[in-house]
Order: sequence, then structure tokens, then C-alpha cells
Amino acid sequence: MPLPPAGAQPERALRPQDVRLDDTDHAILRVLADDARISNKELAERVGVAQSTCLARVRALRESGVIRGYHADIDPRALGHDLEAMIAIRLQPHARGALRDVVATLSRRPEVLDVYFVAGANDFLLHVATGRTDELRRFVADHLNRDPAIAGTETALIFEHTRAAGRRGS
Amino acid sequence: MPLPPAGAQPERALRPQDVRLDDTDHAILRVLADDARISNKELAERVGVAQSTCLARVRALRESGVIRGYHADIDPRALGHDLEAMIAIRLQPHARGALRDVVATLSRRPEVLDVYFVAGANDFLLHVATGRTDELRRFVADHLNRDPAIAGTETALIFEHTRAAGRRGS
DNA sequence: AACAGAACCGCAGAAGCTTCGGTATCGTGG
DNA sequence: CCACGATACCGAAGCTTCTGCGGTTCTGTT
Repeated sequence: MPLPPAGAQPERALRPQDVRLDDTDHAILRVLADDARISNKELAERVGVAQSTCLARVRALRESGVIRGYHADIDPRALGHDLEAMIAIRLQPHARGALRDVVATLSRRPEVLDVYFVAGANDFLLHVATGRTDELRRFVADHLNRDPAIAGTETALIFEHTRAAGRRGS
Repeated sequence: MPLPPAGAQPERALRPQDVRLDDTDHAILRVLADDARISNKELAERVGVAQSTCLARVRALRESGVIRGYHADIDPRALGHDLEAMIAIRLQPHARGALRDVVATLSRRPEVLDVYFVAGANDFLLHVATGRTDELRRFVADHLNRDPAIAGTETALIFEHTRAAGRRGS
């Protein structure tokens, strides 16, 4: 993968789907997807390139947007969030234009983990985590049912959530 | 948070929901959730403790299971996965006992990103990413519809997926 | 075969990591 | 009220890693 020009970052010169990745890039991504805190030295050894080369590759992947970020995976239970749920939400037909605003507001709530905009009967899904059932009920009542743009919701409790193979570098 | 005894790791002495976290721990988690590749030195400065203390805290959080891992967030489009979907799956009533096996097999597929076990009409949700619509159709046909344990599926294409506030450290 | 451009490597100064001994704080029991 | 142990914190220092740079190799073109 070519390094970006030395001058000011193009920021978005090419979209991630247009970037050409070779085997070394794939190996780097696979390792970092599994352990983002690995040292550059060990990463370089594992993928079989020099440390300096490896560092340049990782930077290029980061700047081109292929790597969107590095995140610690925190157990929600440790934060007092023992309950997770997936909430499917339908908007009022006339309110579709306000979809972005509705979601932006919801995204700022600490209970909300992920937002999925979907096709079909529902407009988007909210992955949320709360302390207990009454807290979840309150979230749905106060922030969803009260909003006139929202036509309906369907809440499904999550018993368990696991990251699968695709998350660990195909 | 107390460090585990020097001897062999208890591995699971206490569950994440029982761990007591103080403000420093919360600050550490907040920073690491946002940028897992930050250096220990800078992390220590941001949360206002010595590097040595910070390192001990992070290790304790990791070993107690509060931090489940560190992962690079890879744009699926860079891997040739331009299409994401959420698939709701119902099992045959008599096949509920085999739920674990069904999911374990599916989890190994590179297309599968997340598995959510849920309550309600559906038994679990699959968050998947594939190259194109025909690849998604093939996945559903070959791995879901063909399985006799699976009673039905509902596929919803994902237009966009964003991480919300709860992912960035309450 | 000569050349240009890109990618890679090793090196070395700079920066960061991690262990260790010492200190402060807190709670308990004499 | 003080001695004591346990706990957590800090600073320092040796060791490791990081990272920019110049030189080299590789690849594809003319």
C-alpha cells in the first residue's frame, strides 16, 4: 500500500474499499484485530517484516481508514450494566427525514452501544446496555416512546453476545 | 483494585460484575475504550497517576476480566465486505438444545461478526458481512436454510453501523 | 541493459516500559 | 494513643522498544 504524500494529510484520498491490500496487510490486520495492544516489534516478527516497515504499514492502514480505531473491549457488567438489549425501531413515515437527528441524539446516551441503520420493516436497531430491567424500561419509555417521530419499538433482551470469527481477522 | 496474588493466576477469582472500580479505573477504561493503543505513559498522565501505578491498574483490569481484550476496528469494506446484514434466526422448537452447536459452527464462518442470543420470537441474531448480495444469499441458503435445526430467518440489510457513546466509556 | 519509483531494511538516538525499594494512608487491635 | 500490618502509590533506573533516516533491493518500463 502506498504511503500518503508527505504533505498535509489528504484525510480521505481514497476510500477503504478502493485500497489495495497485500498479504502482509492482511496479516497485520488479522493480528491487530485480535490484539490491538501488541508491540510493533512483535507484530513485525509475526508478519515477517522489519519493524520500520511494519510501522509504516500500520500507519498507512490507519490513515487510509482501513483501521478505523483501536478499542478496549470492556465487560458491560463491570460498569454496572448487567442487561443488554436489541431494540428495533420504526419511525413515523413523515419523520424519515429526521432520522439522522433522532439517531444522533440517541447515540449520545451512555446506554447506547451500537446503532444499525437497516432496510425493511424497521428503520434502525439500537444495541443498549443498562443496569436493570427498570432502567431499560425507563430508557424505552423516556427516550423512545415519548419521541413523536418514533412509531414503534420492539425490545429483545440479549442473553449473551459473542464476537465471531469475522471479528478476529478473516 | 487489589492485585491478584503473586502465585499462579486465579484466572477467574471474581466475576467482572463483582469487581469494585474507583474513579481512576473508570478513567482508564474510558481512555482505553477510545484508544487502546495509547502508550502507558500518556495514559498515566491523562488519568493522573504514576506510570507504574497505571500499569498495575491496567493489568489488574485485564486479568479480572473487566477488559476483555483490545481490538482494532477494521473497515469491512477494505476486506471486500461491502455488505452487512443482521439476520434474525428461529430454531425448530425441538432443536433448542442444539443451539450452542449451531451457533458454534456459524461463529467460525468468516462472514459472521457478532452473535446475539436473544429472548422473544427469535433465538439469535447474526451480524454478518459479505462481498455482495449474491454472496449473502449464498450464505443464507447454504448455512442457514439448509440446516434442519433452523426454522426460519429474517434478513435485514445494514446501511450503516456506528459505535455510540456507550462504547466510548460511559 | 539502464533507469525510475517504490518498498524494504538496519541502525542508532530518543522514547517508553517495567521492576524495585521506599513512603504515605488506612484500619485494627493492644 | 500508638504500634502494626496491609494496601496502594510514587520515583528512579536499567532495559526494551520505538521510529526517522540513509542506503539497498526489487519491480516494471523504456
